[in-house]
Amino acid sequence: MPRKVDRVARQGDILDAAVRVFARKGFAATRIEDVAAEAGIAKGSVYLYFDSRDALLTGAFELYARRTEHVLHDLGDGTGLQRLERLVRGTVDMLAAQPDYARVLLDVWASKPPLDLAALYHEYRAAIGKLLTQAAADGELRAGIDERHAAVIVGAIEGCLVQTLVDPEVSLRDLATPLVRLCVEGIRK
Amino acid sequence: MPRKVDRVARQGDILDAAVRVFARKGFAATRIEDVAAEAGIAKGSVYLYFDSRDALLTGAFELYARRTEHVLHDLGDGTGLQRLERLVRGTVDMLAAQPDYARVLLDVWASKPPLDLAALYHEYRAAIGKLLTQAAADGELRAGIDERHAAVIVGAIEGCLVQTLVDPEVSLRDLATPLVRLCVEGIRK
Amino acid sequence: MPRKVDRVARQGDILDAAVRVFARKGFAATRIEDVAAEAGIAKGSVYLYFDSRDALLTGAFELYARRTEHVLHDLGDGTGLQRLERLVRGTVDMLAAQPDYARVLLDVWASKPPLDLAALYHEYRAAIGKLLTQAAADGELRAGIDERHAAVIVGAIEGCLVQTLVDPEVSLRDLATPLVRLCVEGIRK
Amino acid sequence: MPRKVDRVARQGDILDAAVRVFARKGFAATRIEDVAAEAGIAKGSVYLYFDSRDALLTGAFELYARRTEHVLHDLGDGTGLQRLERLVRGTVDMLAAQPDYARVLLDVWASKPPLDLAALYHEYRAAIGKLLTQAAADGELRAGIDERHAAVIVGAIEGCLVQTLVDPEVSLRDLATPLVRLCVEGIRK
DNA sequence: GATGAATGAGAATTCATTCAT
DNA sequence: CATGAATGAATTCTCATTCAT
Repeated sequence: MPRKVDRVARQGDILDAAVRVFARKGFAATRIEDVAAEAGIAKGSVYLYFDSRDALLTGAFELYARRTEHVLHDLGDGTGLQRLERLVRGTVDMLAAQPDYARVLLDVWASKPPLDLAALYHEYRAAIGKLLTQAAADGELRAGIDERHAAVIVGAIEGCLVQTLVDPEVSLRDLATPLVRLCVEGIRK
Repeated sequence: MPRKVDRVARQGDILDAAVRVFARKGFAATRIEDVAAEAGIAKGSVYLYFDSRDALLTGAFELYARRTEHVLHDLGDGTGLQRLERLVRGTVDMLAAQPDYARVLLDVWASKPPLDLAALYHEYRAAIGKLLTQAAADGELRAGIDERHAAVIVGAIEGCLVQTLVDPEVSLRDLATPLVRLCVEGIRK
Repeated sequence: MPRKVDRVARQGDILDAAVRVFARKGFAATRIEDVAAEAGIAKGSVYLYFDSRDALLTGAFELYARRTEHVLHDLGDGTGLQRLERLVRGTVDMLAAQPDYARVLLDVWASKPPLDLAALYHEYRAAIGKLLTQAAADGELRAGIDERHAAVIVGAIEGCLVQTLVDPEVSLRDLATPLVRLCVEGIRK
Repeated sequence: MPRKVDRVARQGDILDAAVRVFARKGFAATRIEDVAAEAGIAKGSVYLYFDSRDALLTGAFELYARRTEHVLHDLGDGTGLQRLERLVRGTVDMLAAQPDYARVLLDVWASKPPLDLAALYHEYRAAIGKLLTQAAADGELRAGIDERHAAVIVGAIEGCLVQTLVDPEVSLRDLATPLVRLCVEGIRK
């Protein structure tokens, strides 16, 4: 794979540059030229790898989503709640590890169409839903816990992210443990 | 002498129109002319009441914040956890009651304007922090609950909102009870 | 003359206000609203007395021209050069006495059509031409002085005005005597 | 690699086009699009070379000033009055040779931009002042000639220009000789 | 007559996208 | 492949002018 790899690598470079700029000034205020400058290439060259400005945001999100996926799957063994705890903490760690990509989520949420956010979150809720089922089977849950709690847990994670993005006073890593505890104890029998 | 206009009322009308359009197409895709049309006035007239396009977003948020504030204060009597429950449910109800304004939050988060979001959320966390203190005094909390949990609770609320905005499949009202339960049981002794 | 006088007086008031503003910020940067504010009336009221923004500049110039005319005629008795000296000095005094109107000349020169500047200056040159003829008859002039010198003398006056308007370091009153001397000695036999 | 453009040359082309349009319709009535059309480029391309519409006026004036400077310095040998005569005539010739740039002076005078007109005229007066000093040393001047006469001479030149710009009936070249004579004989002993 | 809210034509400016080199 | 000059559609914002009260 000779050319192909180069192409993908270059796309990745540009996307990383774009994400850095997005995180710094927001998508709305980011010009193609800013991204090009950050990537160290010429403005026109961005179009060799991306179809449009919007494609940069889309691409950034997809890259983020891909890097994120493993958190849902590498949960190891244990009870449902143990594995849920790992999922929550793993997600927070992942977000904290790449704050720029996390910041871009705000722009993604505010943006319109071609991003299948619903699918991503659906998948997320489904993964948590499975853990809840397992935990229920393990007899760990109190009564009345259902798939809506999956949405609440996903929400709690994202919401903590919002807090830290909007108020620098709040640190995502600091919130990890309280968040995990709330999610786990909040449903435990 | 031309009719004396109620500036504040007119500003409110325009802001409401703006919020409807923002909710429909997002702030980024909204043109001043769209807002004017929605408000039934001429493009230039918007500028009689707002300095700039950004001022519409800022104004919308501030109006939202003002309408929201009471949720933090009208919590009635009861134990800390009872009052916390009311706060969480009240916030969700308020958000569910004005979904357009809620949608604008996404644009506000993504924007850079001179909006003191940090102050708003700080206030929110402080209000919850006080309830946690009361609950602790009432002996309702398990050990290790501190002000970080206030951030987590605020986050959980906002995060649920994000879920419902990003995925129409999820309904905010449906999440209200699970969210309240998670927040309350997640910290109860 | 009941209404008529009021109307003319009001026009004069507005014109004076306009000239003050023009002198302060230049015609290009002056808004109808600025003039109204300076005159202490409402924006719309300006249109009760003037047809358009341009009409203010036109009106200002015409008022200036009217106030100026007498300088050409009240020259008293004496030789041609004596009367020329009075004309030059009288013009400078008149300009120095109403610096705001003088400043507006710059905008008038730069403006386009409906102002018959050519006629004004033609009249000016004709008046000076007559004095030159008289002076020639009086035997005061050296050979070769003709109507072109009238243009040069008018130019010298206006040019001194430009100097003082463009460079505050130069005072019109200071230039009066040297200017008069140059104009008179420059053509004397 | 796109052709490397000579920025300065291109700026000059645009400036020349701008000056033609300014001379034709005046700065106030000139739109960026007019300039672009005259230069044979697209509206937006003007902004690749100039920051704003005002910058065109500023740039035009500076170009004019640069092209003009040499008149002050290449005066050759001779007595003070001989050299003064050359200066005056040289200036008139220069103005007559580029009537469009001369017309723009009217707009420059009326404008407020960050143009250091005062400095330019100061330099002009200083140059003439030096010639007056020399002429005085050469014993060519009558008593009472000082630096104020330098201002008057500069004024006379500019004023003649105004005459010709404001009244097409008057030709700058026709005024050259009378102007020179007035300036020289007006101060000669 | 006076007012000032409303209008909307018009202009400056920006910037994503294209394409000749 | 890369570049960056050029384009022009799109948008914000201004302000002269109108007119209902």
